[in-house]
Amino acid sequence: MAKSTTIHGIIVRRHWVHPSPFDPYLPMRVDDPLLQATFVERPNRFVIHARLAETGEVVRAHCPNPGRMHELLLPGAVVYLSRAEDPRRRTPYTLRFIEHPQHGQLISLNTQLPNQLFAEGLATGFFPQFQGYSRVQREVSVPHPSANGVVSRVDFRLSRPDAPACWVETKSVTLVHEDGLAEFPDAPTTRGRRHVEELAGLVAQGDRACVVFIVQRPDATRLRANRTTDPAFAQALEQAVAQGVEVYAYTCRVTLGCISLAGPIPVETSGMENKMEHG
DNA sequence: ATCGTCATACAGAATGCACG
DNA sequence: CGTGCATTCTGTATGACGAT
Repeated sequence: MAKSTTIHGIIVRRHWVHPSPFDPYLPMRVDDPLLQATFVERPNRFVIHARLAETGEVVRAHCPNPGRMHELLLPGAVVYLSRAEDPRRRTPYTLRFIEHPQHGQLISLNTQLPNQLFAEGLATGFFPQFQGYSRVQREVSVPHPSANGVVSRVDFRLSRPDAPACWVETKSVTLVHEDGLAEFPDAPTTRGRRHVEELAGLVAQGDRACVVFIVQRPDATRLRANRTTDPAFAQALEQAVAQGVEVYAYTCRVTLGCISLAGPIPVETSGMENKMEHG
């Protein structure tokens, strides 16, 4: 445990920087040295090949984002890799950032970062709607309401003695259109659909449940479900909202050295008021 | 009895592809 | 068009084990 501390039950890694009164937002420092490279190809969803700027060598890198990212992963796109520390890994590098092919905006690609950003936001009181919970559990297993024996995990369960539990599922978003519209998902996700159905089931049990979309770039002005790519997810989300699941979305500030939660953006759900707008 | 460390197992991460 | 399989890595839980 020498490498981490605990705040409200949340393990906070040492490289996280806690906000001071001078920090208007929550910075998550990227300490690893980054290497600039250009994207070459993606042989499978977990691996990319990229050409290091410094040496011209083409290297294998782990892709920590299984989404399609068609509009980003164009040959020649500037990417930033970190060197893997674990010598057993088959990929000696990890893809961390990509520059937008058109306007150069830096985009963070690690789908696990939103979970960490949310955890730190919780621990430091960034979210007014999630304050007052004394206990935080992560990756809590729940049975799917309409499936035999299928169990999945919800990212966070917040609780306190005198109130219903609050379940939170975070979702990583990287797809943002030129007009600022962010869409989730970038590829059909039956798992994501199952998650929102489960959240609706938890609301039916009397608990509170929320989806928190974290857009890992600053240029989104609003978010909605990607009806074109995944109509089933879009419908499941609509229904979940109708059943009382709360939906929130946040953008991030992204630099090569620091990723931080920026601010909330509205979530558009057709024909229904998002709970967030109530208060 | 409790704790830390370690190994292991498992689900999950915004899939993609071959195959029938 | 659905099914099944393969791809790489990580966070968490769990249990064994030895030390305290």
